[in-house]
Amino acid sequence: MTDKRAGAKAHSIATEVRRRIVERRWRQGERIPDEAELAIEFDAARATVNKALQMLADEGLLDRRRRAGTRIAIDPVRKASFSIGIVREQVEQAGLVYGHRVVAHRLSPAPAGIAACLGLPVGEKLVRMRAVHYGDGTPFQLEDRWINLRAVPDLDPASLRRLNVNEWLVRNAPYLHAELAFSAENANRRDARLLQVRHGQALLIQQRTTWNDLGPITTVRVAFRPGHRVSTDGRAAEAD
Amino acid sequence: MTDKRAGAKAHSIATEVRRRIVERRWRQGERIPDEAELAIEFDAARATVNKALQMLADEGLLDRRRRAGTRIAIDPVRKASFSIGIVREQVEQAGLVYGHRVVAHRLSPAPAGIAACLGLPVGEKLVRMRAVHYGDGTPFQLEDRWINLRAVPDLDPASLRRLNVNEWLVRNAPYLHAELAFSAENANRRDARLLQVRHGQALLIQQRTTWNDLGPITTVRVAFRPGHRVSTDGRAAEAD
DNA sequence: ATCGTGCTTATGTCTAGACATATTTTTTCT
DNA sequence: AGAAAAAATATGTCTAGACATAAGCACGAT
Repeated sequence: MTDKRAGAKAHSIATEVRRRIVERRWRQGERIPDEAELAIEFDAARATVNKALQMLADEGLLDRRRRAGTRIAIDPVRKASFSIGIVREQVEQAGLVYGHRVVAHRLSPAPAGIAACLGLPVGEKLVRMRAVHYGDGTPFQLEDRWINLRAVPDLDPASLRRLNVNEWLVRNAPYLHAELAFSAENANRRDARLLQVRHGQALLIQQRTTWNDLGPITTVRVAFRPGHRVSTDGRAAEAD
Repeated sequence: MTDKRAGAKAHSIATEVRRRIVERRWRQGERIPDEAELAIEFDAARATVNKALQMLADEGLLDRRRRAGTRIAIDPVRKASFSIGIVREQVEQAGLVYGHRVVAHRLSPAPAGIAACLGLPVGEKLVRMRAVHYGDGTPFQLEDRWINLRAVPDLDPASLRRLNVNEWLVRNAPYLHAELAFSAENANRRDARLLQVRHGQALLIQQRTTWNDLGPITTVRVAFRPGHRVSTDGRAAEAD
């Protein structure tokens, strides 16, 4: 075992097991030695081995079932994760000067599509607002948002004009559950105008909906400027 | 504590702490009681509390630092995760009959863009192949793939014509590291023809590159059929 | 053969205690 | 006062042992 000084023990066991899988010393569908045996081999407690194997199972590399043992996943369904945070930070991290403009905001009844997203009755009064986020003066992304005031009683509708709602919500309305989907759309006339691109341009769209204990909080359609790529956090999950 | 019979103890502690955050009983930036105190409150061992808090830190809700203690993240950067598996399964899961056609495959030198993706010298001989995946006879997604044979010595280039490479690779070439990015592009002439859509149609593009211990394995550009949405696994990570 | 019944086994999870490590805080020395 | 050294403390991680639980397996009765 290449016990590198850096890593914790569980981590280094995971790395070693991962290597054995990738090097096909242990093959797809095969059963691997049980926790107790691995504990002896790696000179660790069973709990430590368990932790390592759990990590790999979360990654999708292993299938584990009680009594049946641990086997290498036949077709590993691996996971990739994305961060969703504050737009301003993304812009600034790209080395650009952040700007923000509220284009419209008003109270209006939920149309069918939005109501379905949120699980609220059609016609429910929601705050709708559109804003553009800029990087170095050029449009970075466009957000079209519907907010359920019932789920965020602290939000003062009067302050919406000035507020960066994205930031306010992230900081003041943590959510319990979120759904997120990517798709692509041709820029409609409004998108084109606000993002300053030509009509029909392909836009990456992120639709995001969040809930807390009071119900749905908000659903947003975010349109990124052309050429923008949303990529996985290059963080750990796979190491070395 | 609403100790629901279903959950494990660590899980139920996590749920309770999450509730306190969402209900703003513990506010952003505030420090929460330390593990030892929570262990007493929840009548659990410290290791169990630790596990629960780790989960929340992974979710992005908590910031933890040695000695400094645990505090609620000021701007929670939450994570969303996507599964990447076998195309056929996605198609079948959508209730469609799967079909697959290899459009082209040949050995050719890597152009600059691809070489950069893979970290190989320009001109390196790679297998390039394009294939269309169908659902109920209509194009579902289009893959344009470059394969580094050095990283998958088991792959027989002669069999490529018949093979479903996506499936073969997933099963036979598990990777150590992957990068994945979404973007949007207007369909070029070739995309339009193969996906049977009109030229200029907005397409959701997923660019994916994987590595194992022998180096880069493959990089793929996947173009989804219009209207397709790639969404988060509605799985756990946030519960109840 | 077929269907239960109960034994066995591998993982799931928890516990209590220990030591490691990063920081902060305090003390001590210049 | 300011810098360096020492103490304190919260999290990080491991260990050994325990019990819970799902699921395979064998045995026996029909």
